[in-house]
Amino acid sequence: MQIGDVARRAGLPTKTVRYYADIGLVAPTDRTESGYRSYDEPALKRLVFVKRARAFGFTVNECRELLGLYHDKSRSSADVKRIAAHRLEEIEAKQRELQSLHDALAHLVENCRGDDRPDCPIIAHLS
Amino acid sequence: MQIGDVARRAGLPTKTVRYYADIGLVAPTDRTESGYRSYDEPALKRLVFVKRARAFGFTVNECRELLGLYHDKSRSSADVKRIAAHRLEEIEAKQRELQSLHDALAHLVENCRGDDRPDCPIIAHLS
DNA sequence: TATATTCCTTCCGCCCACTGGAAGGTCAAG
DNA sequence: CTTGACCTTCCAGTGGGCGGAAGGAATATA
Repeated sequence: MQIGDVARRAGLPTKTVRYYADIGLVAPTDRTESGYRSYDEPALKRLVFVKRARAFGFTVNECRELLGLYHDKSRSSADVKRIAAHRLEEIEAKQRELQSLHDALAHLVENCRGDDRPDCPIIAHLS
Repeated sequence: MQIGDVARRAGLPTKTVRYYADIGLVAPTDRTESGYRSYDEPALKRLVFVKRARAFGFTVNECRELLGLYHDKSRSSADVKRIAAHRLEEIEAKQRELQSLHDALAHLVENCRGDDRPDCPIIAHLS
C-alpha cells in the first residue's frame, strides 16, 4: 500500500501518516525506488491502533509506549493499566475543572437578562 | 507601575503581560524615555479582567470582544450573554465528550487485571 | 565613584499535534 | 505526449504563551 491507501484504510489524513513516520511513531514498512512510502498490513494495524489511542486522548508519547506494549508478547497488563489509569485521572481532573467552570458560568448566564441594557452580571463578575 | 509591578498585582507572569501588549490585547498606558512599559490602574483592571475571562476559557479574541463591551457604556447585555452562552455550549460539548471517553476508558481499566500476564482488554480494544 | 543586583528591553526558538501550501518528481490512462 | 492523480520534501502557521540569551537602565551598597 502506498500512503494514500493506508491513510484511507486507517481513517487518517495522509499528512498525519507522514507526520507519524517523521517522528518515528509508525514507520513505513519500506520505500519504493522512487522514494514512495509503502505500508503492509501490520503497519496499517499500528496506524489504526494509534488512531484509537489518540481518540482516548493519549499523547503521542503514550501511544509510543502503548505500541511498544502492544508488540511485547511478554508484557504485563499492569503496565498497560498504569498508563490507562493515568489518562483516566487526567480525564477526571479535567471533568472536575469543567464542572466548576460550567456551574459558575451557567449561573452568570442565567442571571443575565440578555436585553439591550448594559448591566450584566457576567461583566460585573469579570471586573 | 512598570511591568513587574502590574504583573504581580494582576497575578500574571510578566511574559504574559508583555505578550498581551504585543498582540494588542492590553496595551501599556505609556512608555518611559528608556522604553519601559508603564501601566496605570485602569490598565491593571483590564489585565485582571482578561485573567478572569481566560480562566473561564474564553479565547484571547473573545477576551478582546469582552473588553470592548466592558468599556462600552452603551453595551447591550445581550451581546455579552451571547458570547458567554457560546462558551457555555463549548464547555458542555467538551463535558459530553469527556464523559463518553471516561465511561469507555473506565470500563476498560476496571476489566484489566493489572497483573504480570499479557492479556489486557485495553490493548484488545485498541487493536 | 565603582560595582553589584535587579529590573527592563528585544529577539529567537520551543511546546503539542498536526495542517496548509508550494515546488517539483512519478506513474498509469487516454 | 499530455493530463491528472498521486507522491516527495520543506517551510510556515495554529494558540497562548514560556524559557533563555544578549544587552540597556535604574538603584543599592561599598
